[in-house]
Amino acid sequence: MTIDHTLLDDLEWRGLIAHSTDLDALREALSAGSVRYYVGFDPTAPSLHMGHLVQILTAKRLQEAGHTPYALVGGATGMIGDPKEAGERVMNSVETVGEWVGRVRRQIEPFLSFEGDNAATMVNNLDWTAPMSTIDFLRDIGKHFPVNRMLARDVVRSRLESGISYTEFSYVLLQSLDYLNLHRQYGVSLQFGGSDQWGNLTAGVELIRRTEGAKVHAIATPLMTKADGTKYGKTEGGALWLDPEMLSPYAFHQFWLNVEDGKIGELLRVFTFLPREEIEALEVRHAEKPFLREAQRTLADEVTTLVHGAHETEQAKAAAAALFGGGELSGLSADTLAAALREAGSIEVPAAAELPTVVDLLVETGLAKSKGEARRTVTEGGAYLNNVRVEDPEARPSADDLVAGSWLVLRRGKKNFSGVQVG
RNA sequence: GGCAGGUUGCCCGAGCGGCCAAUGGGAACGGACUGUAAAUCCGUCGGCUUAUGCCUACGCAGGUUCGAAUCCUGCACCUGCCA
Repeated sequence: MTIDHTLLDDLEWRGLIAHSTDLDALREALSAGSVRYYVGFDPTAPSLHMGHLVQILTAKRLQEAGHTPYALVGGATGMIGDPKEAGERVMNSVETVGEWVGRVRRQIEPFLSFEGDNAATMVNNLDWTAPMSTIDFLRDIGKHFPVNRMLARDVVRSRLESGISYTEFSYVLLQSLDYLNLHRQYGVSLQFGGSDQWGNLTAGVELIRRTEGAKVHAIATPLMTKADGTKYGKTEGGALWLDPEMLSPYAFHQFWLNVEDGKIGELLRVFTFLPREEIEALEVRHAEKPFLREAQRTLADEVTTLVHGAHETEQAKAAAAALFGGGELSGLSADTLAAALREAGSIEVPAAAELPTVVDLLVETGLAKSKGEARRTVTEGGAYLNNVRVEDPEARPSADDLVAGSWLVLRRGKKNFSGVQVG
C-alpha cells in the first residue's frame, strides 16, 4: 500500500478538520508511513446515523490513503454514557448494549478493508475495560485527571446545575484509557471523532503524554448542521439511520435529495468521494441552475450508493421518478408502479370490497399517526388518492380507483407516498 | 440535617379553585409560492365511532370541594442558601 501524501490537504479542503492537535507534526507522521488510527462508536441505538457516517467515511478516506484503521465499538463506554448537554442518559441493559455492539460492528465493517498491509481491525473496549480492577483504574488512570480541569469542560460545566452523575462524569477517563490501551497494544497514534468529542480526544492525548511520554495526534470533524445552525431534521423513522430496516433506502435517498441549496457543497465534500475538480464544477453548475437540482441528485446517488449499494440506489431513483414523475400515474406500467410503491412503503388489503375509508388508509399506511390527524389532513387538503386531492374524509375507494391493476396510490402532503395493494 | 424554590403537552415556558385539553415561542404537520430547495404568508398541532359527547393528561399517591394543573398531606427527584 502506498501512502497518499495529499490526504491531509484533501481533508482540509473538504472541511473535515474542525480541530486538531499539532497539524504539522501530524502531516509529518502521515507522510512517514502508514499511521495506525482509531475512531470509536458507542452503541447508543440499534443503528448508526448521519453523524456517525462522517466518521465512517473519514476512516475510509484514511485507509484508502494507506493508513491503518482500528474501528472501536464501545461495549464499555456504551454502558456508561458520554455526558450530553440535554441531561443524564438512561442506562441501557447489558443485554441491549451487547446486541447493539454487534449491530454497530456489522454496520461499520463494509466500509473498511480487512485485507492487505493496512487491514482494518475491529476492537471492543469492553475487552480491556471489564477486566480492570477499580483500584488499578483509580491509581493508573484516575491519578492523571485533575478534577478541576474536568470540571472546566463545557459539557460538564453546562451540566453542573442540572446535575451530572459520577458515572457520566467519569466517561472521559474510559475513552482516554481506550486511546492509551490502543497506543500501547497496537501503536495507534491518531484518534479522530466528532467535534463534540474534542474534549475526550485531547484528554486521551494528554493521558498518553503523561504516562508514556509520547506525542500522539487527534483531529475532530465538524458537526453537521443546517444553514440556520439547527440540527438536521428528523425523518419519519427518527434520525437518519443507516440501517435499511429502520429507514428505507428510498427514504434515505429522499433525504439527501431534499437537502437545502446552501449546504450542498459542504455535504458533497463530506459525504462523497468525488474528487475536488468534480465537486467544484458541480457547484458552479448548481449556482447557475439550482432548479435542475443536479447537485442534490448527485449527492443523493453517491451517498445512497456508499451506504446501501448501487442496486438500492437505482431502486430508490426509479421509485422517485415514478412517483414524482408528473402526476400521470396511469401512464406508468404496473411493474414500475408496484416497484415504486414497494420502495416507498405499502400495505395489503385482501379485496376491493374490504377497502376502508381514506382516513383509515392514511392511518394504516402510517402516513398519519391517528385518525384525528388523518381527518385533519383531509380537511386541510393534504390527502391525495392517485394524485387527486381527497375532499371528503368519509370517502371510500372502490375497485374503480385501482391503478396498474391492483394498486391505490396514497399521498400525504407533497412528498409522502404509500401504496395499498388490493388482492 | 434545616430553610426556600421547583417538577406542566415533543422541547422551552405561562397558568395559581370553575370561562383549562391548558396563553406564548420553537419543533413538527398541511396549504399557497417554488425547484421534491430556502425564505415568506396562512392554517393545524392529546386520543376516540367528530360529538353543545366521552376518555387520558399538568412529578407520584391520597385528601378538601358541587368542582383542582391550581388548596392540603405524604412520597420521589431537581436547584439554591444555611449547617
